[in-house]
Amino acid sequence: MAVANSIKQACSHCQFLPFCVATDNHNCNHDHRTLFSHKRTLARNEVLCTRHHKFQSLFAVESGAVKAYQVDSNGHEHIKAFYFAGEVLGYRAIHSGFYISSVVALTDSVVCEIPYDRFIGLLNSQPDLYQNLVSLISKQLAGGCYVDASSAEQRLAAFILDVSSRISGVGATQVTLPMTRQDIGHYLGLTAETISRTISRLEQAGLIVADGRSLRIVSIPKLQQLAE
Amino acid sequence: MAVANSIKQACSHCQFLPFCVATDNHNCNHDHRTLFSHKRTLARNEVLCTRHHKFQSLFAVESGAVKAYQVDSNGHEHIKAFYFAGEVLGYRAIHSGFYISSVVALTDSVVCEIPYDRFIGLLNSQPDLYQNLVSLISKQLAGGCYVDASSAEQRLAAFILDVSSRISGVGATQVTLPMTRQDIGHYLGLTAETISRTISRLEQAGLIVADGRSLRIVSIPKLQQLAE
DNA sequence: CGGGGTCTTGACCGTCATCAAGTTGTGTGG
DNA sequence: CCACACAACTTGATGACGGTCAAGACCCCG
Repeated sequence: MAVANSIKQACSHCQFLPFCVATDNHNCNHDHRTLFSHKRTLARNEVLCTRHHKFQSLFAVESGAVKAYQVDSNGHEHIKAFYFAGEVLGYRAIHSGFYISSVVALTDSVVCEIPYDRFIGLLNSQPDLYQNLVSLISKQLAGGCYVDASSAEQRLAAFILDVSSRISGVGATQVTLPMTRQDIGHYLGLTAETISRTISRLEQAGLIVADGRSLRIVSIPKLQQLAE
Repeated sequence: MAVANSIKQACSHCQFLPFCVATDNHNCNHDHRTLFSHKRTLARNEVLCTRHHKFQSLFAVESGAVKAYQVDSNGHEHIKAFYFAGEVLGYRAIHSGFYISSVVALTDSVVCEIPYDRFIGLLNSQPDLYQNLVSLISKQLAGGCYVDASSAEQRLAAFILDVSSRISGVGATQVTLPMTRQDIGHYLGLTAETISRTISRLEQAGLIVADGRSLRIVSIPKLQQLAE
C-alpha cells in the first residue's frame, strides 16, 4: 500500500496511472519505478529526446512542461505539441520506430521513462489493458484540431482555453504559460509579434487580463465563442 | 483458399488485411465478409457517417475516396482528412465514442464496415494483433503534418505529393484528384481561388502539368524541394 | 549595475481572402 | 444527340491580415 500511495501522490492525474497500477498488482512485491520506469529530471531547455533517434521509450510528464518540435530545412522551428504534467508523449514514434520530433523542457521538469518493450510485455500479459492504450492514442488523434482556425484571434483563444484546461483544469481562469510568445507562434503558425499584438487585442476586448506569462481569463464563454 | 483469394483481389493493399486474414484463419469455415464486416456502396456525395453520431464501426475504403469534414459555427467547412482505397478511418472516434467528423464520398466508392465490438473481440482472442492496431493509429498520428507549411505553394506541393503517393503509389507522376479545388482549399486552409492560382503558378514554373483534375508531376524532386 | 533574452509597439509590405465576371465542364431531360 | 442549367474552374481587381524589420521597454540573473 505504501507503493500505491506513492503512485497516487505524484501520478493521480497521469494518463498512465492504469498501467502503473496494473504493474503494481501484477508484481506487488516490486517497486513500480524500478520495474517499469525510471525518472529523469530535466532543467529548462534540456533535451529529452531527439528527432530521428531510435524509439525506445514513451515518456510521461510528471511535473513541468515540454515542447515537441521539428526544424525544417529553412531553419524554421515548428512546434508539434506541448505536453504538461500527467500527459504522455512518444506515441507518434511507434509506427516508424524513430522519434518524429525533438523534445525539450520548457521549465524544470520531471519525466517518467517507460521502456516500450517492457510496456508491451505488460500489455501482453494483460491484454485488456490494450484498449486503454488504444483509447489514449485515439484521444491524441482527436485533439489539437484548433490549430487550423482561420484568424490569429481564434487560434490564440482556442490555445489559451486548451492550455489552461490542461494545466489548471477545465474552468480554471488563472494560468501561467510555461512557453514564450515565440513558442506559441511556432505552434500556431504565427509570429511572436502577432501573438503579442493578439494578446493585447484580447485584453483590450476585455476577454483576458495578461501580465507577462500569467493570464487571467475574464470570460470563458466569450473566449469559447471567439474560438468556436 | 477461395476466400483468401477473394480477400487478396480487392484488399491486397488494405491496411486491415492482417485482421481479415486473422479472421479467416480463426474461423476458416466462415466467409470473412459476413463474419467480420459488410460492404457499403456509396454514390458520390453520399454520407457514410455523421459527426456526433454514436461510434460503432471503423470503415475501410475498398475503392473510391471520401472526405472527413466538420462545419464550424460560421458555416465554414474544414476538411480534416481524405481517405483513399486501402485506408481505414474512424480511429479518432474510439476515445469519445462519437464520430468527430462527418464523412461523405467524393466519388462512387465501396466501403467495408468493421463493427468495433466484433473487431475488439477478434483482438482479444489474438492479443498479438493489438500491436498491429497500435502501429496503424500511430501512423495516423505521425502523418499529415505538412498542413502547417507556411506558404500556399509549399502546402499544395506537399499535398500533391501526398495524394499521388497514396492513390497511385510512391513515385507515380500521373494522378487524377478526386476532390474539387474547394475541397483542397478547405483541407489546406486556403480558398478555391488560391488553389487554382497556385496550380497555375506551379504549372508555369514547370513543376506540374495540370488539366482540370488530372495532374502530371514533371519533377518529383523539385516538388519535394519546394514542399521540404 | 550590466547584459541578454523576452516582450511590446510601430511602420511598411507581401500574401492570400474577397468580390466579381467570364469560361469550361458535367449531368440531365427533351 | 443536343440543349440547357448548374457546378466547377480560371482570372482579375482590391483590400485586410499577418509577416518582416526596427526600436525601445521590461525582466531575470549574474
